[in-house]
Amino acid sequence: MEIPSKYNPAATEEKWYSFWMEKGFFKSVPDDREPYVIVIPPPNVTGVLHMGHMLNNTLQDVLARRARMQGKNTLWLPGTDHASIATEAKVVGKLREQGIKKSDLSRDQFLEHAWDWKEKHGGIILEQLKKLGASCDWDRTRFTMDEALYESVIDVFVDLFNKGLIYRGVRMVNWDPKALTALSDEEVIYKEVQSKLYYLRYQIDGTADEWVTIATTRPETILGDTAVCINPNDDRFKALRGKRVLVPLLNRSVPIIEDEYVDMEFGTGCLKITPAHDINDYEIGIRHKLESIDIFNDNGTLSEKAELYIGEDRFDVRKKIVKDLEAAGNLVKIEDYVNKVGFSERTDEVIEPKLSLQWFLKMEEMAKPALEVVMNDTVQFHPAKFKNTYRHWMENVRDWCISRQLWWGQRIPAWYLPNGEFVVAKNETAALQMAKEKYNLTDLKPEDMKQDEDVLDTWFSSWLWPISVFDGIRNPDNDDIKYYYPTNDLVTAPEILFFWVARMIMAGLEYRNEVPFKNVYLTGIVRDKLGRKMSKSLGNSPDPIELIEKYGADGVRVGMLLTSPAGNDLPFDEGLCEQGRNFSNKVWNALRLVKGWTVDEKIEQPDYAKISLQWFESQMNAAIELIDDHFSKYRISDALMAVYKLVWDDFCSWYLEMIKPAYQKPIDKQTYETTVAYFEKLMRLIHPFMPFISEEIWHHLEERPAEESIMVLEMPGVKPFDKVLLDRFAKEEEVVVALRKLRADKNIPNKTAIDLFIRKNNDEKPDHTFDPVIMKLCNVCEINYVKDKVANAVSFIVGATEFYVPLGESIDVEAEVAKLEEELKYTKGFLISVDKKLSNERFVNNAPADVVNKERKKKADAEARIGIIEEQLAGLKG
RNA sequence: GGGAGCUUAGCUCAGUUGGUUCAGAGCAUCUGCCUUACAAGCAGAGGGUCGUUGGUUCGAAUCCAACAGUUCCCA
Repeated sequence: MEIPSKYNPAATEEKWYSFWMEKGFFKSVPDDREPYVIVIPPPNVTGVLHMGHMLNNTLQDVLARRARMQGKNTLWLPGTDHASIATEAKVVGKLREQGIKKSDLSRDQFLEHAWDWKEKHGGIILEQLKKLGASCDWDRTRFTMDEALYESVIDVFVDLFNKGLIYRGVRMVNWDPKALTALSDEEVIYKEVQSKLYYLRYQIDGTADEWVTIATTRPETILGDTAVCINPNDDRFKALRGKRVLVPLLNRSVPIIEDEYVDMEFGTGCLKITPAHDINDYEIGIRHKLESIDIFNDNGTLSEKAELYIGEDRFDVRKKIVKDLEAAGNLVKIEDYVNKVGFSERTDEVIEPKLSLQWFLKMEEMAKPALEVVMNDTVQFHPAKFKNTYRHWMENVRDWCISRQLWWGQRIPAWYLPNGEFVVAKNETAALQMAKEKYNLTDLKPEDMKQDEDVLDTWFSSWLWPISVFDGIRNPDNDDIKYYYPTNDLVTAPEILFFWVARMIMAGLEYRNEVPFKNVYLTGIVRDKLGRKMSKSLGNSPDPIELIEKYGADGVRVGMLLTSPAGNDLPFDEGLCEQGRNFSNKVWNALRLVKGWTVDEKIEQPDYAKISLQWFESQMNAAIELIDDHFSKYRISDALMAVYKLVWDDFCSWYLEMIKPAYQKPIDKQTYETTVAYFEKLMRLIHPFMPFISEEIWHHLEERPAEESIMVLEMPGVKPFDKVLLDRFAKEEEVVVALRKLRADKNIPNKTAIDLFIRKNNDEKPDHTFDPVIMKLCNVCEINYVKDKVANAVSFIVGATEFYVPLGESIDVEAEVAKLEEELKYTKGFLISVDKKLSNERFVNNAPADVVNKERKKKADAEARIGIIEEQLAGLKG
């Protein structure tokens, strides 16, 4: 079969992916084997594949494919989440383009549009993941709004409500006046903004011309002021105690209160208090039992409670009120000021802290065990440094606002009754029943009840993901959940450690009494060369699909993995994918070399081949040991690098050169077959990283039945290996490198054969192990072991062994002397430092014996080497 | 403002319990090669006061302290 000289990924990838799918290799059903499970962090349905997904899913695929080859019943379960805010925004936007307003539609009509949109766009990312080679069990694809998952969310809500963990309350929430919904703290992005600090003076009630000055960045909120606050320790304001001031423009009289919260250094040391519109003021308001005046409507305009500027937008009012305050004589001065302002992650609208009636989940009780299992490593974080951040958050956790004023999502199962009460139940029928019983409303009809309009936070469905994908909430004893839960590894970003990972752990403990996964691998953020996070809005992200077309899926996978140790950001560079592609090509060409040989069964195996096979076998097993160790510590990039070096350096650069027959000469059968077997083993090692090319090469290496695949073979495990042989080879490498350098320095072409004389010192015996290899690689005619040094030859020293290569022409004595003298100088310096250590009594007495012995050996070696060099110098100068 | 982390070669990073060839890897760079598998390549080489200062120790990239720079989290 003709093998093309350049590897062409596109055709290969398509072919093998459909083959794997056809054979059902990605599928999993419970059986007797040990399970290995990953649930995908569900990408949201509004998204398209970006580099972050590429990294994240490549890692998951590596883990899944390796586990599968280790004989585990492997399930990588894919799916998407419904992303209420983002999706609803998209759907609203699309409807707007068609001239339809959300308010024109009924809830059901709107949801129909939303489902349409989801059907059309919701699977894009999953389809793109197939191009990457993702070995997900696609038959098990889940969506957070699937019936089973929807019901699970409702069941959990009802259950937690009944346990008293969910409550309804007025709280200060992050209000998005554009999306008209509350947001969780995590959905608010704080940005530094150039703004102004306004100094306003309030007249003291009952005085003609006494004033107090406060500083604020939000002058429009004075309309909601219900107090002015000073620090009780602040002597400047002693006189104000117990007095009242008049709110400018309104002339409402409010008290002066004292609270240590006030920073005496900031502004004037005097703070206006608006409990309805600032979280800190809100807490002060509670402490001092102040009234709250909510001056804003939901859309950010001023309400009737504000008394002035009713119906006008908050930012317009800010401009106006400053003028009016100035006119009224209340404005003292304006300073430039930089402060942090919260923006909505989704709409980029300035967040309005707002008092509002929302549903909350109590966190304190759930957080404790969830913190415990991470601190005691029941759930292991990789890297472990994230345990700190996790602990900090869990120890300061606040109740979780789970309601959202949206339609796309699980609707809150609470029904309001005519009597002002409400019931929480799984569905309308149950609610009706409950209402009748609880409140003795025997005639109550379904239409008398009104279900809560709001839906639940998307995270309130994703926190159940590892359970609900197996229907473990509704059917806690079904075969899937019993077999697959808890899952093994979760691969995700540190950014969502709290609002996803932490909450999944809580849900797992609550509903399965068991953690949802054993390991959490935290990836870094993919950044561009300037260190900016890659994002669609910046347009600095390459199109992953184009990258795959350019470098091959295997190349891109390698590129993503090479420089991304866990938890570290990945400064993305296309060069990385290029390196991956080059690696593909390297392996490809190794195949072409091996398959290009003709086998002659009659020739005997040469000595150089015999020893080369032994060496590579040991080298490969040493590498496997290292790779296993890296995987056990979730050092995936290190594991890849170990495979990369084994293939490129050890196999291609050393081994194949060592056994390669002369040009157009045949190879013996035994060497050929062993080499193919090694190659095959290498492909299995590389398969988790480069699934496509490994499969392609595996099929080229030998005739295989059509239905066989490398992806279901056994991953090579470590076998005992000859460490002494590896050490000897390391010495041999040094000799080969020295000889190559010597040829380069002296301009001796490879074609010219040379002779090599070796002189052992310190009573060392000649070691012939790799002589045949040295002769082959360096085109050496003869190797002679000698007792005396060789005249008229260039020389080098490895360890305590001298090597001589006689040259036909006379050698450059001066250059040789210079080279030796430099080496002598270095070795003498080294000896001095060792001597210094050994003459230090405290070192000799305190250091462990083996450390001291090692120093002594260093000393002896250095002294011997100095002797050799000096002898050589004497001979040259002779 | 409170907390956590990071700083090792031009770049991205390893470096476990303080002690071997502890100062490493990959990429990049430089030099020489189109040597019949591979120029997407081969062979060779150079490159770091381990952020700074001090301390503990016989011995510090490693432990401690302060400082500088930087990143993240919380407010």
